[in-house]
Amino acid sequence: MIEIKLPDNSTKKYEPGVTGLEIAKDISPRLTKEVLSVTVNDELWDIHRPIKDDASIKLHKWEDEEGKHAFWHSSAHLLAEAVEQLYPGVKFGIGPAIEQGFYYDIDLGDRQLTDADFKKIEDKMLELARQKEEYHRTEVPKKEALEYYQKKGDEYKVELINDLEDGTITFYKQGNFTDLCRGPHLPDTSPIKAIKITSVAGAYWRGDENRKQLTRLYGITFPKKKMLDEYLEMLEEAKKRDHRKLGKELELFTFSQRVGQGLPMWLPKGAELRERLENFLKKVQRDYGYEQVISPHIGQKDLYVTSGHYAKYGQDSFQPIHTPEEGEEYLLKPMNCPHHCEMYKATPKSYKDLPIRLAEFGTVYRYEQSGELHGLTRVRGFTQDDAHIFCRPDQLKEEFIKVIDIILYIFKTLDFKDYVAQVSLRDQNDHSKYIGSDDNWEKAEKAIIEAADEKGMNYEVEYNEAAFYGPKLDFMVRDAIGRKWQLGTIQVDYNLPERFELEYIGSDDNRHRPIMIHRAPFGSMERFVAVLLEHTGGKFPLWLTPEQAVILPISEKFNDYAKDVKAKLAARDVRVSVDERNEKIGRKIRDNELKRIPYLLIVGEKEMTEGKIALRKQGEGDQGQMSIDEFATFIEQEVANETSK
RNA sequence: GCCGAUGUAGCUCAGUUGGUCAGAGCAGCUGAUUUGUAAUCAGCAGGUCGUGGGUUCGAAUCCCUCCAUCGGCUCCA
Repeated sequence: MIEIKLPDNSTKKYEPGVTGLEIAKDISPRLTKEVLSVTVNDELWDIHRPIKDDASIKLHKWEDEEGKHAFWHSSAHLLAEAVEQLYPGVKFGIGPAIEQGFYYDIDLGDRQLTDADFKKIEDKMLELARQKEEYHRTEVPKKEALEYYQKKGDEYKVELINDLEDGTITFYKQGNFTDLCRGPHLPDTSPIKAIKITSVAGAYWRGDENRKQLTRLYGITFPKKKMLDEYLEMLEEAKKRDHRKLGKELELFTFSQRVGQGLPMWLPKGAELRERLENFLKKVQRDYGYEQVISPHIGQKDLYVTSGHYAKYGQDSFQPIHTPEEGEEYLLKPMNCPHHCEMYKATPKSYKDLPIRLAEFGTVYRYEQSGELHGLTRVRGFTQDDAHIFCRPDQLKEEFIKVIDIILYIFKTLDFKDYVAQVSLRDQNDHSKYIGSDDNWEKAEKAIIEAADEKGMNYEVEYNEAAFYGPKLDFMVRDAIGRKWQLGTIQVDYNLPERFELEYIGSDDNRHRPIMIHRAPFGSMERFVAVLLEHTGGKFPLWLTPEQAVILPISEKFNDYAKDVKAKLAARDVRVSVDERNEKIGRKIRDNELKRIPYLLIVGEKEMTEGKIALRKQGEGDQGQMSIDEFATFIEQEVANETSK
């Protein structure tokens, strides 16, 4: 007998070879129906794979990531089987489960797949799923695995197997389709009841743009048809929160083909909103000892040769601006750090002067690839809420932690709860992508990890994601459909101070090199506003929203009173306007509700004689009457609450 | 940049196999109405159907180029 330990720490005894499914059966009929995968001693297993020794296990249902993972991974295999049947001779890359569904990378030869083929594939998958094909797991020696795929002529799988170690290779087979796979999978295809192929895209083999582009088919499946419908509806709902749509509706920003792609223009309401965000951060930064600076939008090419940016990005950036003078070249600034380094050098520095924190809302221009542009989240001209902190080694950790504090304060004020902190380190295997000595990199990486640990933060570590001059701590926030965008970023840099020969005189009267922290809590104004829009659905907090209230006169007879109210509220800094249109009150309410105005102030006969307003809160209807002063005070308090979280 | 899709009035969309097919609603303008908590009525005006070529007696509709946008890939200082 073997001993199986369950998550609640209870144990049960079974014959060796018992499966997760059998254990589920032992627990409850409901669990038997719902279990999809099982964790056995920290490894994710098939529920029909025999457990031979003592183990602690955890059974996973659809509600668990691990359960969905097995479901979608099995679906990926089903997709491959269907595609192979429909288009014999295709070759397969990889086909994993992802956060929402799965994909499979396929080399279709000369064939092209379009949306029109999706239905055919879905139908074939459903047909195969109904046949209740079982997923069989087998362990295969490397030699045999290689022979199988060499014979089949699938060079992608051969390449994958060559990178694997003998003894770890497993195959899964369902129906006539065999795949190299670690698993786990469902016992059979029958639970897959609803199937949607969502999109087709090109994807480079192994993520390398110098290698062949395969066809990637994305799909999602569910155990119930209703769940698929709900998923599709959820996507439709998310589209309503798309910042590109809201930005247009709320007249915040616009793009023009004539101006150029990726070059957003902020309309009056958007500009006002952005200014308010900037002032908010400026105030925080003043409290933290930052000083605002301003630098020009271009710089001599030599500036970027010095910084190393030219060597790294010169060919792929906006090309130098030439002047009438022979040989003179300027670059649109793609970042602010070189300018700030030169500002640091403007005067000699003592150790007593440090840290120096130079902040600037700096507009930069980067030639992003055309296919990468995306609303306000990825643009070619944008404004960073940038600052560079020049400090001594003994100040580094404290300064770094203070930047974390600023970012967390901003996220808290704006209700960003669902963020992920990510420590981005350099790719150990490819030093060519970075500048600076190993020694400097190690110091910088250590500093970030220590600071994050000291703050007790949860963070993920990504290798290969560092900036070319230093490692980073990034704060990622999701958009409406779940894509992660990097907002706040903090970077430790030992390298630019060396390249720019920055110095300070220490207490020992010797010259020392400061360390530089690059940081941008919002990341960029554009991306931050985009994500904020998607989070709030356009219902901005009162302190930020362009219009806090609109006064709605019952009829034109009360327009003059409405203007009085407006003047009184404006005198107390309430952002308010009057809807003077010759429309019925119901119409004015509807239109202004749709514009997401937080408060509507209705004024008619009663209000005019009593010097009051009738308050209506967005989405919540009539709130009764209030005097004008009471309302102004009410707004002041609301704003104070929002900004003092 | 690469793969796939899309592109008709300010916005949302109709336009069957190429032949009065250039339309609707909303927004806008004009007039009437003077209104009490999510759409008052009437009239008017709006588009070289993304761009430039081509096929055809005839193109919004078919083909090609380019541009832009959308979903991915790569990239992201």
